[in-house]
Amino acid sequence: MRVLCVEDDPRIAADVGAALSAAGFVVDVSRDGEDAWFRGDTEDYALVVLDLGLPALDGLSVLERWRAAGRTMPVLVLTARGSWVERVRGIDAGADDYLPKPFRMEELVARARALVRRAAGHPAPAIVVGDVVVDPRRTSVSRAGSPVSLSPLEYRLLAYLAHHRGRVVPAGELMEQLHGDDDARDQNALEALVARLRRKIGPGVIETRRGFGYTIPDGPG
Amino acid sequence: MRVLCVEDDPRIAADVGAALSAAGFVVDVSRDGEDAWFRGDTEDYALVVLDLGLPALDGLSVLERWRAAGRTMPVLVLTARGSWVERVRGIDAGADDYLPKPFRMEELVARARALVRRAAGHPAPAIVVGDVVVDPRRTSVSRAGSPVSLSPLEYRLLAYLAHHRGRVVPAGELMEQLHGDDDARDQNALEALVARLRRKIGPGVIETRRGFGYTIPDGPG
DNA sequence: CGGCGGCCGTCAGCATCCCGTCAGCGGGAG
DNA sequence: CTCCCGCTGACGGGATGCTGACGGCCGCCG
Repeated sequence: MRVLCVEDDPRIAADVGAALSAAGFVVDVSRDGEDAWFRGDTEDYALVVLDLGLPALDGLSVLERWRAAGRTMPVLVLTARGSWVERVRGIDAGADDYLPKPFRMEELVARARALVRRAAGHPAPAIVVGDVVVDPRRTSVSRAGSPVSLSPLEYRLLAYLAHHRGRVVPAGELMEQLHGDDDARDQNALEALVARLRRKIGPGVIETRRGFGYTIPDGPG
Repeated sequence: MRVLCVEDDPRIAADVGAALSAAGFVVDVSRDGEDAWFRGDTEDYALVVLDLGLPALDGLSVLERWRAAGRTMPVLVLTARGSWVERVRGIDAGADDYLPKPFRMEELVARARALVRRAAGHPAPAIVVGDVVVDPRRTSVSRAGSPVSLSPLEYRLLAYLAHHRGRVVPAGELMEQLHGDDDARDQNALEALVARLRRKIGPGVIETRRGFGYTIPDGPG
């Protein structure tokens, strides 16, 4: 059972991660909103524990974007005690439960279990772009109904573009996403990767915007 | 009719054991979570009476691990009176009924009988994957009609994959499930285990997704 | 108590595949 | 036309996963 913990404070992140691990969850930790957004979009989590004060991208914005993209995994929001404004905003954004800080780890684990159990039977939806389906839950991709076997890098590239469909993604951003670090490698490596990916999923999906980057067009536009 | 009673308080364990024995059950007693987990995983019980406050491993964690491994025997949870949180957690974790402490032995026996009777009418669903049948209730596996003898680890691996068929399970998650802790051991141990399991159940059941993990494909997809 | 068999972690060798790199080519923009 | 960005086929190093073999550990039985 995988859980994403979004928390920029290293000490709290470590405590929460330890408590959830001890409870039998597999825990991934995100330290900023950008990374959390991408992970929640591309990976399959049974639960997200979300702190609101985040660098790079606000926690509530992350949650809103997930919901706008159709992601339905349960989200447990950590709020400052008494901050009922945040709580209302969280409800509007689609949070499932709240925990005021500071909290006891036992309570966090208990609520996490309850949310996971309640959400059982609500499968995460796949992302559909034209006749291409990216299913993060199964880590599988299919085109026109027939499955396509992708390598890890190819899958991450396609997933990232699919979640940013309609936007032109610069090559540098893609390289950074694919390799996690800011290691500026040879651009041709990305081009070769795109070529191999295109050969597998067929033409008409990933388009090149010369001088800008790559994109998956949104809708019939 | 075998019953597992998981209770660390010797006096309560003796009382419950006596009452259930008088009712015609054969009673095994576990005093800590580790032992209970192992017994519930390897033996076939018609019912488990589970106390939550346990040494070595929390009762609810034990229950969750049983369910994750595909064990479906009815579980009756003993909770502290008024502990509404524990009740919710227990039911969410897959408990079939609960009984607040202190309780009268007649009520325990009545509920135990009801659970066993209800479970008898609903045989545990076997998981069928091609010509391989995994029966969680009997902890048995057969292929093309003939039984296959698996070791405990092999069975748990197969049961977990079958329970999550259709999705790609990362190696780390499998290791965690198999060993209960977060001990990140040598990955080759898992590969060797998969190899031995494949040799027993034949090819075409467990597939490898290089770079992602292992999966049992769901249906024709 | 000692042998024994099953279970499972470890190791080494090998096959396979991923992916970065290179060289050459084509096509759009100025 | 010329330049330059991007595409593609080929290649090879290295990572990933499979397999046979071995040995430690534990329970069982003589």
